[in-house]
Amino acid sequence: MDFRKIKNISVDIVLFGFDGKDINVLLSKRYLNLHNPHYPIIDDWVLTGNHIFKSERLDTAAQRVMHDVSGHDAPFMRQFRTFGNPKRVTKNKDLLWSQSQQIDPRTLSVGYYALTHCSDFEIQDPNYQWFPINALPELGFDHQYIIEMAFKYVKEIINVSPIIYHLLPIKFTLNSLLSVYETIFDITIDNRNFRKKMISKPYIVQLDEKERQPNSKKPANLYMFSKDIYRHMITEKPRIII
Amino acid sequence: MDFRKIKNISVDIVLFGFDGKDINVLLSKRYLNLHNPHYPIIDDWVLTGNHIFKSERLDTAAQRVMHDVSGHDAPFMRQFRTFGNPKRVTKNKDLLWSQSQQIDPRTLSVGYYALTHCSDFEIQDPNYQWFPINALPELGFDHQYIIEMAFKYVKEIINVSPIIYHLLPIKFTLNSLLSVYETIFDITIDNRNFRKKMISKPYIVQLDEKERQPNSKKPANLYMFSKDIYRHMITEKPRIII
DNA sequence: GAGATAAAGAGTACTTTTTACGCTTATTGT
DNA sequence: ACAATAAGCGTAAAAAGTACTCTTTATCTC
Repeated sequence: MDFRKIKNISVDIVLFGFDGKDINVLLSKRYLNLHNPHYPIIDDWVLTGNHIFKSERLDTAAQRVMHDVSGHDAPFMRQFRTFGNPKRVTKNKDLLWSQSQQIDPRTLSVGYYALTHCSDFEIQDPNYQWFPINALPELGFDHQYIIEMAFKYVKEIINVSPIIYHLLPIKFTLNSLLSVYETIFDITIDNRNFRKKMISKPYIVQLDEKERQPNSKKPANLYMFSKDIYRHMITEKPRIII
Repeated sequence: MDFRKIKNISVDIVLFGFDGKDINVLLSKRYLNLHNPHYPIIDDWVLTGNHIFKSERLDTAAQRVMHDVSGHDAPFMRQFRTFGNPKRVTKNKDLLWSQSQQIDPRTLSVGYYALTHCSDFEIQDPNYQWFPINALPELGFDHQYIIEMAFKYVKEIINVSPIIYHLLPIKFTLNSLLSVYETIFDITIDNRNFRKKMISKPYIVQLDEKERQPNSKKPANLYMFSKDIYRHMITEKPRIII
């Protein structure tokens, strides 16, 4: 294994975390102060990411980055788009940063989106932090744009692939699933119809467990998504709608 | 503009062309013969692609490649995935080729899919050729894999975005549209229901022209897809099915 | 333990979309 | 003129989606 970094290729991960209320994005603090501590030159946030090693696969690099953050297994993640605009690193602070890190300012960034439930992805290091997607801080590079693209992409893929479950714990209540849909698409959904629809799906499996909510009244049934059942039943019927 | 090639980044385009019957893929002849003309060392096909220039955008590079092939404007194309497995170039002939072209065997390839109707994309040069997707020749590098991924991707995106029309001429008949669906998804569709459904869509606009088919009986009405109308009416309702 | 509360969860009626299939109309080659 | 072929219309049944009313269940408060 060759651990030298390829200077012009990186992976950046847009990790979306649902906390029961908001969709959040994991960001990493970027701080650089060459001279005077009172006048930091760079003090903003960026996506988690890193340059890849000479003999490393892209997926592996992305997993490595996630592992470095949490120490745990990487969450569900998929490549969604590569950003290679030669002008994506042109702001002064970004150029300065590239220089300080000895990386090529003309870096190709392979973008990954990742999904998790916040409680499943613990962060100790205060240099990493969740931000609600509707209240992002100042971001370095073109990361604001990358996040927007990732979110748009995820919303599209949710309609054709069962990835939304990754935003919830393995065992989840129907209300929480409904809540994810409502949050992501910014809509309201009729609880009763939603239940009927979901319960009718063979791959939404009811468990024998119940969950006591914080402001608990009646505890809710827990369900899980069965990838196996889902796979076995995909008729793969196209929509022919569009 | 800096026209030096970046040695480890390329774009590869999977151009799908519908000819009324098959889905075809455009391939480029790869031929290398160092010594004896009777024993070519490399004689196979690859995707059209090229390394990008130092100050070139990815999309621009992809368009350049298409332009080099046809001399015409590039067809509709979108990035779909980047291939960066360090072992993607390991076969002897591929290594030899990389050497002869002075490119890095550890090249990251940004994959684009592109869609056209074969008649809209004329090829003079016999080094470029259409191959039915079900009858591809021997392919270099990991291009077989890239094509498979591209096709899978396209089939998914067709369900959420109106890209299928790019496989047809601007003016098309409903039968030809039906035919594309049938070919891509390998299904049969009821002609009468399909017509009703399509005609009911505001963005499928009937024209005043008719088309006389080759084995013509009754000439068919021509339609076109209106991007404008489509955009104006997207309610963007999520499915909540999966 | 009675009653209030909040969410789970059934039920019902209506609308829209999809599917299946019979039949008619239009155009051209022979 | 007629056969052949594809375009195109109509109708009915099934399935899926939507809107709302009402009931049940478990827990907290008093």
